[in-house]
Amino acid sequence: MTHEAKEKFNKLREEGYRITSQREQLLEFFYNLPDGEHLSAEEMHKKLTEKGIKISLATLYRSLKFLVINGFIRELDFGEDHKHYELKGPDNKQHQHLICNSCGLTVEFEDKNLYDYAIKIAKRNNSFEIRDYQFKIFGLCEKCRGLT
Amino acid sequence: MTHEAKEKFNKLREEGYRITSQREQLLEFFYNLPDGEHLSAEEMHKKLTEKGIKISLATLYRSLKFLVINGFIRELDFGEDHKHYELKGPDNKQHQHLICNSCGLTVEFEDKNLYDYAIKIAKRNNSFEIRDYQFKIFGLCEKCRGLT
DNA sequence: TTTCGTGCAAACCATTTGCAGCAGC
DNA sequence: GCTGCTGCAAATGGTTTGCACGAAA
Repeated sequence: MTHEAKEKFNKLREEGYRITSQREQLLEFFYNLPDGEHLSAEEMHKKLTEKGIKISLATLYRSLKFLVINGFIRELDFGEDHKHYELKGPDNKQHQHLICNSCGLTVEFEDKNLYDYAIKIAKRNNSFEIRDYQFKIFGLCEKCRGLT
Repeated sequence: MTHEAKEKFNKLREEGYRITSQREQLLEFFYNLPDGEHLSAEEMHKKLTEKGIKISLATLYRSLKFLVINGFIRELDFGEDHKHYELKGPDNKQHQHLICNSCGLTVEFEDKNLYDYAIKIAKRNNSFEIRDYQFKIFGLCEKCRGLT
C-alpha cells in the first residue's frame, strides 16, 4: 500500500468510515498483484482465502464497491457474466484493453494521449467530472482469427 | 432496414441461418429507434410488445446475441446490472459515451479520429481484428457534481 | 421433410440484502 | 458505548437453458 493510499484511508476514517482489516488487506492484496492482472470477485475470494485472508464473499463485494467508489480500484467489464477489478493507475497512464470475443484473451496497452483526449471531451460536456475512462477494443486475437 | 443490412441477412441465410420474422422485426425496430437510444432487453421487450411485435424474452435475448455476433448492433455496459443495445454505426463514426456514476445519465459524443487510433493499436498487437471499439468516460455530470 | 428457431417455464449464477453479532474508534 | 461493518444464508433479477412444437427453406 502506498503512502498516498494510506492518506486516503485516513481521510475516509475522518469522514466516518471504518478502516477494517478486511478493507486494508484487500487493498494490500491489489498492490501485490502482478501488473495488469484483473480478477473477478470469485477468483479473488479464492486467492484471498488461500493467502489466509478471511473475508466473506458478501463483504468482498461490499469492499470492492467501497474501493471503486473511493477511486482505489476500477471495475472492468469484458462482456462476460462477471466484472473484473484492478488497481487504478495514475489518471494519465491508465492502461486500456484489447479483448478477444472468442477466447477471452485480454491485452493491455497504454497511451498517454488518451487522458488528454478524455479531458477535452469532458470539458465540452458541461465540465463532466472524470472518475475513470476506459477504451476497449473488442474483436478477434491472432489465434482465434484463424479459426472462425 | 438498410439495403446493406438486407444483403447481410441474405448472406447469413446462405450460411444456413434462418431469417425469422422475430429477427427481422427486431432489427427493423432498431432502425426505427431515435438516434443514440440504447435500451435494455427488458425495456425493449416492453416496447416491442406495445408495438404488437410478438417475441418472447428468451428469444429476444437469443436474437440480440445473434445480431451482436453478426455485427448489426453493439452491446454496451454502463456499469449497471443489465446490458444495453444499440444499432452499430459505420466503424469510423461510431459514437461513444460519457456515463454519470450517480444518476446514470449517458451522453453521446463522436470523434472520427478514434477509429484510426483503434486501428493503430490493433495493428501493433498481432493485427488484432476489430469488431467494436468503445471509449467510455465515467464520472459525475453537472447536476450530480453539485450534490456530492 | 429437415433442421433451426421459438416459447414456456425452470434453472443459473453473479451480486445483493436482512439481520444479529462484532469490531473500529 | 455507539454505529458502521461483517458473516451467514436467503433473496434477487438479469440472462440462459431443456424440451416440445412451429416454421423457414
